[in-house]
Amino acid sequence: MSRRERPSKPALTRAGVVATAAALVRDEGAARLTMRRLAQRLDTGPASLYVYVRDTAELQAAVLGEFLAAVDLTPAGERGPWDERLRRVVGSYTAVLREHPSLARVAVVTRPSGPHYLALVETLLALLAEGGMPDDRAAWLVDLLLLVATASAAEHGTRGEDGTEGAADADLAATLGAASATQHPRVAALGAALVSGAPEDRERWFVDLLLAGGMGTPRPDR
Amino acid sequence: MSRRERPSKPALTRAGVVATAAALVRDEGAARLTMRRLAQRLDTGPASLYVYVRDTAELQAAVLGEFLAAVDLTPAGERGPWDERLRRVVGSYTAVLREHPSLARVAVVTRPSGPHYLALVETLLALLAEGGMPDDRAAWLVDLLLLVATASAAEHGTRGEDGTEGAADADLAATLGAASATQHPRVAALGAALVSGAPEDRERWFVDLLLAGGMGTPRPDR
DNA sequence: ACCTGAACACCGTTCAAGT
DNA sequence: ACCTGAACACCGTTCAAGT
Repeated sequence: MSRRERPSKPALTRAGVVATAAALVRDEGAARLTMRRLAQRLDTGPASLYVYVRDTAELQAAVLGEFLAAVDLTPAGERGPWDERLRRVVGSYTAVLREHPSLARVAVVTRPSGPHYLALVETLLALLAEGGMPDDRAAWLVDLLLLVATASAAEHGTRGEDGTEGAADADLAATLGAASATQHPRVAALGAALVSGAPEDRERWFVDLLLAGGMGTPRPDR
Repeated sequence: MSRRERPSKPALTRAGVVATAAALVRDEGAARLTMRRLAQRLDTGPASLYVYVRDTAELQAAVLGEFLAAVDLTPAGERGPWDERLRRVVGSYTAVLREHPSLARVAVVTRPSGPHYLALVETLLALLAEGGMPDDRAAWLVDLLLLVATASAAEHGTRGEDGTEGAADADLAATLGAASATQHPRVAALGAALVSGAPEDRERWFVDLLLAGGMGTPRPDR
């Protein structure tokens, strides 16, 4: 009864393009999200995609926005102290980015678009308000929280996903090892401490510090 | 007397390759730093570069390391309170990255290599020690300071340099504008505040906050 | 031993031409 | 009006072959 038995080319829509792009990232990693490969998945030519997205950057932002749907905005069902809930929301955000390191790298430069990003910001603002933080300061602090979470995920995500494994880690270790005790005594002494700790512990400490500092640091007047 | 009048192909060395790469970035921006374009400048084929650098990532890290020479590690000639000097060093670092936004984006993912990076870390560690911060905490705080400075420069550097001007800004404004007062009341109310402030003010507040928080947030035991 | 020409396997984006 | 084939102008990296 349908017009075709196997409609091999369902009509393209922006939503469909973005959804397929997200699937591509899920299957093969963000490094493989290219216009040409996406077009291939959609059984068309790359030129056709430009009807739905402006360029690659906009496409990446849209996919990023899609992935943010997985962030848990109501951990522990809204119970518990506000700061603990905030830590969990931020933790959920970084967990999502950590699963897709190449996307985290995109997120550092390109802000995600779409309703999920808005909902995340809204949730963080509400939690800070609950903690009694003045609005203008909360705005900047949310920015800083997301900046740190994103950059941290991007940095630690350099290993894995693609074949780049621990190359960057080895380089850093070599750089630190090159620190002579006479020229750079503190780096030499702290070499291990600089890279020590599980990423999760480090990130939790970062957030603790941001909250503690945020509570005590008013915005400059004018 | 020399073997040739105009030795059009001086022998390649790693140092020479990196120096030419740095010049290329200075002249045309980091986006134009490609193996092929660099090879062209050196009057050779791209394959030859692989004798001196492992891959593009390593080349970028080396150039980044070179640029760090411009960071002022002894502002105000070592006078004044430690925290004010630290703020200036971090400010000098971000100023360098802000001049080359595409490099800042590289720095988020790839840690710079070379002696200048080591000297920067050493200086920051020394300043924090002067401020009485325990060593292990100082190590993590330096990491966080550089993370924030780098990511912040990378983010604000999305405009300019290449033709990408305010496209990202416009997108963000559109996203914030889409926040309905009923669904996302806080985002709607704070829309302006979220993006307000000169990057420099914002960054200074970030550093203030990091120092304040760092002083009061011990590392987790274990 | 050291270097590299040429090839392989890709890219993003545009635009004239088709339906 | 909507869509796209084909072209333009690029990429990183490898490796067989040359000196």
